[in-house]
Amino acid sequence: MPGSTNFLTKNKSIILYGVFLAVLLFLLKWLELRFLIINHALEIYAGSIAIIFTALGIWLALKLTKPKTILIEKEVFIEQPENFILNETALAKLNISKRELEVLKLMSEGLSNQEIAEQLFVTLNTIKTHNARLFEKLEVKRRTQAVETAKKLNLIA
Amino acid sequence: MPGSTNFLTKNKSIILYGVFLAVLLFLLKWLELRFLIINHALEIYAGSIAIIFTALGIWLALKLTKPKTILIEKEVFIEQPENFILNETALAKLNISKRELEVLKLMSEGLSNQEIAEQLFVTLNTIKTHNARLFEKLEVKRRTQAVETAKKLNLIA
DNA sequence: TTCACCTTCATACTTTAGGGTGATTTTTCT
DNA sequence: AGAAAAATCACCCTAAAGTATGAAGGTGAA
Repeated sequence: MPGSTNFLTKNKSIILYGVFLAVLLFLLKWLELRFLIINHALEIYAGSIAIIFTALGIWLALKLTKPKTILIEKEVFIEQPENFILNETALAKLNISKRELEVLKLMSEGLSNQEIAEQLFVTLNTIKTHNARLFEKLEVKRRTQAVETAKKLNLIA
Repeated sequence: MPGSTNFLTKNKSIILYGVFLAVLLFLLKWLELRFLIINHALEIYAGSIAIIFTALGIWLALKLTKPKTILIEKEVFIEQPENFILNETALAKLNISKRELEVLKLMSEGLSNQEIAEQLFVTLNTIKTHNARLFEKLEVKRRTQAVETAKKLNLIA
């Protein structure tokens, strides 16, 4: 569907270009006759042609590159989920330590406290302590809320 | 930082354009002298100018519109967090019912099973049953994983 | 109407999560 | 060096989450 629309648009541009060229031919012929009588004004003639066709070239290029611009928008859309900038301001304001953030990250990946403990080479009790601090700082009651809040605050991806 | 780079690029284009124009002036002067001797070839002279300056216009427009493309990327970026389209294909493929999706949604908002039960006017046991089905269908073990997976599959926002 | 599926609920049991408190060891900053 | 903050761990207890199984009413399609 978008391909055929594109094709039509291109054809329209070409048709327009053709019509424009026809009009220009008459204009140039008229200019040629005019300036053949006043034979010294050849530079003005050449300059006119240069300006007109520069403008035409710009117009043409802009017309033809517009569909390309739309395509680029789509590409950016695909690249969307790749970027994450940690909100260090919020991190500092909430007094969340590096270790706590680590725990938070693993928590957001769906790991259990036991799994987090194993991954960080500490005991289950340690993770529980970190959790308690995190919930307090984030002002939440459950890990699911902690993850939700942390994502909204850009503390985790 | 990107602004200054942009400015430099623009300046380079303008400088290049200036140099190009100077070269063209000599070329045109030469062409003019040539075709003044063979006085009938004026159309060829005009045509040459037209072609050259059309090409110049196209080149110019392409050079100058490149920074515009970057601006468009930024615009798309801003519009990013506003849209969510439910992935009904995945929903159908996993056989997740409307009610289960409701539970999943509330679960993702950090609500406890008891809170979900109250919100949906059913008992805690019902929610537990829904959860069990959900975990099975999503092939996960915990609610945090369920939420993570569901977000990746665009089942919830 | 029968069959499959959804939704609802229950009971019993296990596991995980979370709260409260206290303590020790590192790090870090002054 | 000494205070403050961070990280570590333990114990006990409660709450919430999750598992397993069974059951019953409702709906829609074959």
